Amino acid sequence: MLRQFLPQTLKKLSLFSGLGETEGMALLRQGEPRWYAREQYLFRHGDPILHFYIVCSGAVQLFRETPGGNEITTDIAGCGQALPLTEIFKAPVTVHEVSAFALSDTVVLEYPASWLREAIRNPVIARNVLSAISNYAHMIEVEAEHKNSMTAAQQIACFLQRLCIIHGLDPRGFDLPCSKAVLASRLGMKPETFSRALASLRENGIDITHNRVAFRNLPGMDEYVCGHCSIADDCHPHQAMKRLSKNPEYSC
Amino acid sequence: MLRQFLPQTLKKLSLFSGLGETEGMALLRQGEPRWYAREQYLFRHGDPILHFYIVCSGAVQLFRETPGGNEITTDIAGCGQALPLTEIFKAPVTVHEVSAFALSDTVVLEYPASWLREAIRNPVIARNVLSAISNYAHMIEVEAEHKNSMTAAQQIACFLQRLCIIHGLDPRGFDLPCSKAVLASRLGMKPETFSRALASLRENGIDITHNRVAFRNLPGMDEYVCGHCSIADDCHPHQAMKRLSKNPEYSC
DNA sequence: CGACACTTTGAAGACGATCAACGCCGGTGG
DNA sequence: CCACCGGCGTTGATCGTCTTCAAAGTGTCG
Repeated sequence: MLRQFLPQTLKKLSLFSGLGETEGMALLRQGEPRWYAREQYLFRHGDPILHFYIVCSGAVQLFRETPGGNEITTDIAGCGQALPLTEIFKAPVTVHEVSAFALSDTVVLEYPASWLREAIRNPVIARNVLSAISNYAHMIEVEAEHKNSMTAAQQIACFLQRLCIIHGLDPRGFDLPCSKAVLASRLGMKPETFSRALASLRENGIDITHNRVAFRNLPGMDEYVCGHCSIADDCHPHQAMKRLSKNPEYSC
Repeated sequence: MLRQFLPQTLKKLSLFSGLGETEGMALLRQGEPRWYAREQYLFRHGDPILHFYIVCSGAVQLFRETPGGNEITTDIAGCGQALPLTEIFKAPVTVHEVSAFALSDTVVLEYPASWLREAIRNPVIARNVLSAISNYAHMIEVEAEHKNSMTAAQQIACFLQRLCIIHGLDPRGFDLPCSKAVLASRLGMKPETFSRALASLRENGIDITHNRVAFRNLPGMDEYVCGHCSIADDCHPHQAMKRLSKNPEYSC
């Protein structure tokens, strides 16, 4: 039964936080569970915007295709993430501009688009949705800035570091959520560039082999912690970032 | 009296749309009018987030400064725009990550940050705020994509075209809202790059001299209109865009 | 084993960044 | 009134990084 995913989804879901567990579960149960096989589309560029989804398990790639054939991934959504965040409230537009694609077998809860528009009558939910979109917008802003000021290797390091933090992964060894090609597209670079950057990362304490990432080199782990990200500051990821930047400054 | 700006601000303000004029004016009147001289800061990176602003006249530059001394402009807010959109609802963070700077003498309405958090109890306002943030997030996404797929000249053309559309300016001649250096930073490029791109733009029907922009070359203006942007498709801006792209495709 | 997708590597090219110099203009002060 | 200065914009030469095109390597699955 697909509903088995609900409790763990609720834990990771910021959208219903502050509502209490019973109310949160009740809202989750209003969603229609759907199962998508790997490589299936949830929706495609050009489809009318009909639904709102919460990912329960698996991973969904959101990407935008340009007329020129370029394809850039805007987000990789895992358990607890809602989508499509940026489209569901876009003013008069009623058509998807991004496509959503299951990177692995995926379970989602599906709500009618109108459901969310009603749900924000609850001020707590409205705040949560606003928070989610704001955080997302902020992330894109920062990444756009990084594209202007960091090398490919630095961007990858930064992204992996964040991945670790957000999903609570072990920096000493964790698996990438998707292929390197998708990751490259997520960071707005070509697969070749990504691949080449791996050498530089390896020299600086970040090993990536197959789908496994490991931040090496850990003199004083867990000693002092950077305010931003609750990862030891003088340890793996931060150290690697510092080594990667010529000037000792970097933005986290 | 600064309140003279209210009616024209309301017209351009999407935040209170759908409320009726009397209610909209009432909400505007709850804001405290403030006047900032050119080159003054509304707030700076690191300040606590205390207020929410609606721009009535003038222009406000929002920018982010990196530790490395890089400075990239995230937005240039004119009449009717609200700020800081992406920060005011950011989860537990209480400190500005961007600075706001008056590019010219500017009048704004100032609200306590808590005011907005209350205001979204009104579902109409909540929707409007969500719309505004969504649209903004979408814009950044598209621009990030452009940075990967377009040359400097194309990005500038695209930006100018949008400027025209959004603010209802005359493509045959309008003034830039700020200096070229700020514009360059807004597009994430160096002033030199911007300057060099002007030559290419001029060859393709976009003249920029001093602060004045003119889209030249207009065979069938006002004839057929592109769905996206209600500007004649085979006329100035679009034509220029097409000429600038090697492959005849471009994303608007 | 062979087909295929994914990844890596190499060599060439394009583009923007950087550093430096110059022109233009408005403002200040003698 | 003119000389000087500083901000801004332009132009040139060079450099570094990413992209592109091409080819070879690696892994998986039938």
